[in-house]
Amino acid sequence: MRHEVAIVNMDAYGATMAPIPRKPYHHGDLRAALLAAALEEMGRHGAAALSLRGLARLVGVTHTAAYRHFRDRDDVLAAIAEQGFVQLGQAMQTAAEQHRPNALAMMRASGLAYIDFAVSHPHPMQVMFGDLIRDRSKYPSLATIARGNAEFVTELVRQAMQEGSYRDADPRLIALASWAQVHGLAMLLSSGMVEGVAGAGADSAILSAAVLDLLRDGLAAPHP
Amino acid sequence: MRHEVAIVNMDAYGATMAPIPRKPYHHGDLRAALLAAALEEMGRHGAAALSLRGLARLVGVTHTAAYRHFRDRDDVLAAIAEQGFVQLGQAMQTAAEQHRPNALAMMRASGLAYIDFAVSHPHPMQVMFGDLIRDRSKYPSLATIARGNAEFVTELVRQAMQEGSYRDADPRLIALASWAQVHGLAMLLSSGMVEGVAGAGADSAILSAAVLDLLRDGLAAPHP
DNA sequence: ACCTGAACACCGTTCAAGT
DNA sequence: ACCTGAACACCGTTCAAGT
Repeated sequence: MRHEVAIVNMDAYGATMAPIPRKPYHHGDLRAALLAAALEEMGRHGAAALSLRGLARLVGVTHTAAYRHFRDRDDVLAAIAEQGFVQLGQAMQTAAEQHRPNALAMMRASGLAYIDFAVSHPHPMQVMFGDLIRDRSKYPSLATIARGNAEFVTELVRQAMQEGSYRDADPRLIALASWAQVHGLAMLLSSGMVEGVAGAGADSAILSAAVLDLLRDGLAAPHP
Repeated sequence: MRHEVAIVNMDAYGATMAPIPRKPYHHGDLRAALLAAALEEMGRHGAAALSLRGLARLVGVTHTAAYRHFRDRDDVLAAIAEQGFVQLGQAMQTAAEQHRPNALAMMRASGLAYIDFAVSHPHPMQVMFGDLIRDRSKYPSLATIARGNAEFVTELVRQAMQEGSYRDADPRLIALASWAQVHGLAMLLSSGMVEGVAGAGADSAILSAAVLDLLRDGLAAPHP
């Protein structure tokens, strides 16, 4: 009898249909609800203040329910970081696509997208690049996705070099310099450091464009 | 003897911070001991895992003794950040001095010092630039010292422009681009991101020098 | 002035038990 | 499979009390 139920479910929601809701007990998708609550809580009290019990309370389940979906607190931080790296990569690639096949413009657009993502998702950025996850080696997928993003940039650099837009150098070095430039500005802007130092009159988008131009053209005076 | 300690503390923490102990009861200088223990603990378990009770245990006092020296947990994080910004500024200025009056060389040396500080003090950097301090506006001295460091760089940029080493642009913009470049590379190196992405063969000092050269000269191909 | 112990309201995590 | 309540060892913070 219980087998019949299983078979009926297979018939009704087979491979062609949307994923089966797995017959939730109290919650439609507790895992997703917890992650959404985590993003909301981070926005309010900062990434470091995240508490599993607080999330459960917010979502309306007992404080132990989360352990069905996450091994521990680090596991939800890792999930947030992973989501962040994926979204960051998508933002960069989507922005780059718009300028294909001009590799130089693609580099610039993906850099601006990186900064824009950081400014609009400061807390995920802290989880992705900060010290919050106690043992990052337990989450090799984070390094894998980050490496994928870096390879995307390196490939763009190679294309820009073939285009004749970039000087002749190790593409990995140019990619690292670009990453560092964009990452540094992104973190300084998204953590409010630039305003703290320069006053509140700064528009991130304008500053970012100007800074990227400077890296492309160099700080040095054009020789006479 | 204890007055010497007090004077050092005044330098580092200024008048706005918690009162300075003059006559220790059990401990020579509990405040300094707690801060030292904090640096040690961060090195072991990460900055986010810092606990006041743990520090007290490490130093050998009751878990409430720390409240004589710090208003709360944020207060010790702010003290660590403040110390960090001061030391970072000193490292940059000391390195720059060695190359006076060549402003271009001074810029380069202070950038390398920034990266070197970050790589050898990753956890203070997280406290200084990360999300750990819940309400940074309660510690305006942090922004003040950071602004001082930024002004030092901007002044160097002005000198380099007068020297003819830098292109004609807003010195604050060139300073921001330099800061972002150096800060981004520093954070990526000090958090292990570069190795996670590029493999473990990277020497920070060599990479840093190459990246700073790229910013100075530009990524673009020299026009023919 | 500085330190202590008890007390309170929180946490993360584990476990046996319920549906 | 998913959720619950009790239990344990931690925290940050406050307070009255000791020297």
